[in-house]
Amino acid sequence: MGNTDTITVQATATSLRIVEELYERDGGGVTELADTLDVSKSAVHNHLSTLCALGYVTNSGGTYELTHQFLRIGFGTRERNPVYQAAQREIRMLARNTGAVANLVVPEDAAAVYLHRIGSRDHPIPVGGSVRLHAAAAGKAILAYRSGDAVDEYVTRHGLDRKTERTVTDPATLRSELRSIRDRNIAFDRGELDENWQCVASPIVVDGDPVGAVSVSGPSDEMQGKRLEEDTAGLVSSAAKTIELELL
Amino acid sequence: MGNTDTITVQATATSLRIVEELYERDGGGVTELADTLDVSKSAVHNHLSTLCALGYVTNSGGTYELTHQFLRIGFGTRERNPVYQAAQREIRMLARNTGAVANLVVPEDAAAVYLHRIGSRDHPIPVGGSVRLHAAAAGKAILAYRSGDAVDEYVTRHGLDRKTERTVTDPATLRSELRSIRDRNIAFDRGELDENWQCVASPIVVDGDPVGAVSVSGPSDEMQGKRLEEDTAGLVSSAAKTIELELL
DNA sequence: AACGTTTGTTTAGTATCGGAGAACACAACC
DNA sequence: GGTTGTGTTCTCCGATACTAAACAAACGTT
Repeated sequence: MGNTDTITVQATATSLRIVEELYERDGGGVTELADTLDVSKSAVHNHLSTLCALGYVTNSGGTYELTHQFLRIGFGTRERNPVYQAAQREIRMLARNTGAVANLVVPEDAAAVYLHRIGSRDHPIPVGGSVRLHAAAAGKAILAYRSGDAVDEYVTRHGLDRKTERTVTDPATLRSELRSIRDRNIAFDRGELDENWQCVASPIVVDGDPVGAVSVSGPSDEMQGKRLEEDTAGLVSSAAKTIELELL
Repeated sequence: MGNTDTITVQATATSLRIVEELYERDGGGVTELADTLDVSKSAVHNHLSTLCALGYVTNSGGTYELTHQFLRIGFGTRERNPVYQAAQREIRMLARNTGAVANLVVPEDAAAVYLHRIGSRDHPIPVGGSVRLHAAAAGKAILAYRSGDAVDEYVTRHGLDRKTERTVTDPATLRSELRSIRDRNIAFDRGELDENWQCVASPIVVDGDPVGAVSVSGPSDEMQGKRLEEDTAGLVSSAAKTIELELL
């Protein structure tokens, strides 16, 4: 279908830029926002008033803050996701058995979204956040089960942007890595997303379609060698398998 | 400050109406949305394209769906909330010790938002959702520690809308109930929000300011008599106290 | 306590941009 | 191969969402 990603409604773009900025700095005032966003003060005021009236922003004496509407919508959409429903228990078990951080990741266009996490520590990507598919173990696990054409399109359309020294940026090496991921049902990430963060992931495939991935991650010094390669990998892979069965 | 709750930027209102509608029906098409929202097809298309370009909506072959951006923002704002940070552990303990549903509630304008929940069952209000303060135990607990003037303003500005037969809708009875809540540090809700749902709540007061409330709730047939009045009430109240100490 | 400074709010007025409606493209389905 | 039902594009006009400047109100400072 045609190019549908054009910003035609500028006002909406401005409103959401304001929302993003309010999120970044955890609330703020009119002039403050007007300056950083390069919009007139009155414009910002109009948008904030509208967002207040709609219940997405609240105004405690001059400073504006985001309300928890986003939590409501975010939680609701996650709750309805069958993959999330099926994976919840397994993620918890996985975190317990490995003693590390266990994640559930689902694809969204060209990105991998971290839908759920147990054992949260300072993970490079927060819950709800996303990374390009090729730059994380979970993403590569998903990519590995897409068709060759889909991978090609992914590469040409979005490119392979670099996150660290180790990020896979060459299409050929990506393709060969995806092949070996498919063989073992396991994907690794040794500092490809964040220098000192390692990760093991296994895809959740339903009807030949990769609908998500399970991953376990930790700081580089804690996740190494045999523990990473064998023990954890086995647990991750069997967790993914269990979730697949639940989804049939 | 002046009346800041006016919708001046209509385009934003339309965009967010589309978002809400997409949320309600869990995705949808252009004509579908245009019909129910009474906006022209091209307008809906423009808004959807814009929302796609901004990453809040995704377009899988005709049907549009919300992305997990809302989860990101919702989770992030919650994570930054000091009350949430302080309460997390206590809520978990409370759910474990009572065997019922434990909630953390924070005030947002005239509403009580359910920020966190452990032991989720079919609670009338989802996480992230909100109720008017006077219509829930947690809300009343918060209201009880606001100044008399603030309560008066609450009543005159927003009124006391009825949820069930038992909802407090008379200002005088509300005031007297708030007084007795303040005496015991405990608020009850016997079907005032939902016919067959009971609740006990205790406020979290920091520097004389009610910044939230802890509540335990359950179906009417499970939460009754002595168990509700004494055992649970004691646990709820001490959990709130512990959180208060953590927040100092 | 009066001043200056900094904030949020309001007000006009015009250029712009968002919206209606119809035409187009494309698929699925008899 | 029509015939629906989609989503998408086009064009034009009027409402609308901006800018700029004045206003109000709350500080902190001298």
